[in-house]
Amino acid sequence: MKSHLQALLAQALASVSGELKQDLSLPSGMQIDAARDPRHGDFATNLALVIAKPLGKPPRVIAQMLLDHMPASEWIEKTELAGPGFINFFMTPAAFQVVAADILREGKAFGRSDASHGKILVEYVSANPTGPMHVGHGRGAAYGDSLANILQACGWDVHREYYVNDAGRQVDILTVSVWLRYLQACGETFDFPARGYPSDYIRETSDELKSQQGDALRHASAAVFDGLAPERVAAEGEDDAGKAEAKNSQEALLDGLILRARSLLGDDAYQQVQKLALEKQLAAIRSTLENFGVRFDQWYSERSLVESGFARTAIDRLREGGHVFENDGATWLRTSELGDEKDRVLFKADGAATYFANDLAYHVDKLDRGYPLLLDVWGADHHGYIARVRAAIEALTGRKDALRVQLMQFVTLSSGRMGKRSGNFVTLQDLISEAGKDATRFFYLMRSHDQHLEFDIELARSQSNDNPVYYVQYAHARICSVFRQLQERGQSFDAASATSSLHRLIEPQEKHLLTVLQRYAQTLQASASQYAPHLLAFYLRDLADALHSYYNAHKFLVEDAELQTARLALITATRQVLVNGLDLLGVSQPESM
RNA sequence: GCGCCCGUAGCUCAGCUGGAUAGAGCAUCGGCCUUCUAAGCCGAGGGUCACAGGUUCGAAUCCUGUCGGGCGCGCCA
Repeated sequence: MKSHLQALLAQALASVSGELKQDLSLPSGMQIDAARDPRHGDFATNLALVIAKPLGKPPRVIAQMLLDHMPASEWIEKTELAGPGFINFFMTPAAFQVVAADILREGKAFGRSDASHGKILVEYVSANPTGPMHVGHGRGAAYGDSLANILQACGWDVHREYYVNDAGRQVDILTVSVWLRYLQACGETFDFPARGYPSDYIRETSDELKSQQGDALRHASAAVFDGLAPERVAAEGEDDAGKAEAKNSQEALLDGLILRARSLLGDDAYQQVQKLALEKQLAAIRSTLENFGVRFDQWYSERSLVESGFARTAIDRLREGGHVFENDGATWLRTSELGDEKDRVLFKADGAATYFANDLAYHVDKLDRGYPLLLDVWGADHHGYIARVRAAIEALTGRKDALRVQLMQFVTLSSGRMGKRSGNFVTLQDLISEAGKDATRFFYLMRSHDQHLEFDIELARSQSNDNPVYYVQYAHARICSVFRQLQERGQSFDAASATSSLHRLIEPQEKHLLTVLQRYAQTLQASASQYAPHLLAFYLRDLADALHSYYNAHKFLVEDAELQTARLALITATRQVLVNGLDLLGVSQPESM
């Protein structure tokens, strides 16, 4: 409908430019918006206001000229000049009714775009496989998965990827933590290091290790800790320097234990423990994501990147480009020349690659695999990291715009009592188990990703009707219920022949519902282009609202056969759009509730 | 100190590529079930869009500054 109006305005503008002997085209700042106030008609445009200044004429004068040259249209009931120079359009009922026919005809395809935007690689979650996912990861998962769906629906060739950080020191810490727990299970006694991973999920793995290996990997605790400096715990109220020193002593102990584990166990056994630990953590993550309806085309292993030698190869390419230099025994990338605030280390003085070096190679690999556009979903705490990755990509490709990063702002837990101490309800899996996949996903998606999110645990736990997902799902269930009634009455509905009855849809609630349905395609487009799934979530709530109001105001199963057909066509169309939209958000559509 | 995000109703949040009288849910108050599911509908009250300037026909939206909150500034990942 908007494009129709736009075409009419373009024609009118062409006539006006002829009259003024000026070459005019529709300016980019022009908008055609649905009017908020029904007294302003159905749509309004600011065209005259936008072009008034360059023309040096009052907006109202321009608007009147445009109105005088506006071609007639069967969809326009009347137009009017309003306010400072708006042009208001009042549409005929037929202009709204056609959307119902469009939806019935296109079905699942309605709202999707057959445009071809090309390939895009969306990376999201990528949580470290060193522990269970928490509510913060859940936000990135819901966002990334839904956004990928939306981009796909809008004509992007989407590849979904999870970067598995299965290399580096944190994995060694995980390995050592499991081994130490195993030793305790064997009967060794010692204080567990403060900065190891002490939680229950480690014990599960160490128990499995014990049942697999018995005492085969056991070493006396005296030998394990022999010669290692004991760690120090910061005292209450100690100053920052003291705390830092305590932390350093704890990290040093871990490093010592990693070396000790390697030497006591030998490489093979150490790798065996590590493999088990990683597999267990990754399996837990996969299972949680599966329960959350989140899928990936590929799980990309950092370790494979290192072992294949590509991590080095990628850096060599940068070196050839002259972006790499040596200093203080370390190898650096000159990112400061490409927008970063300072240069970054690629290889530490001990020769080990930094996380950045591998991550950089990973991004190079993504580009090499033929994805011109990389969309990364990161936690907001990584914002300082964007400049260096982008700088590195630019150094290699000359392109600044290949990487787009969407930052997820923090999730905080509300309802006061949910402190760290009561932490039996902070993992994503617990949340899904208690609140359900649908409610959890919708809850995340009801907020803009660049807004801090306060997660009301009590609300989610209670499965209360306050959760807006039920409101939307209920609209779907209600429509299904109407058709069950229809069947019980021995009647049927034929969508194909319903189109000719649509002229009967003249009630205010019907017009409103049609208006909302008509907005779906553009909402989907905006959701994709702004990387903003929440727009779709809000839209679906509006659609459900329009349906519920309609439901309460009018009966659908009525004596008048043609009217009944028209109304059933309208709610069938509504159900279709609910299904299409909820599918993209990964929320199910129950037929009864 | 520097950088990024944010500040909208009692609470949680939309609206932010500038448009007409700033919206929703929850909470509060008042109505609606002998008729397709009341997980619903209809209505009422509730605002200095943090504050101060600026840009212009027009600012919650753009610019500058101030205040307040979060996060980041490793040869960590």
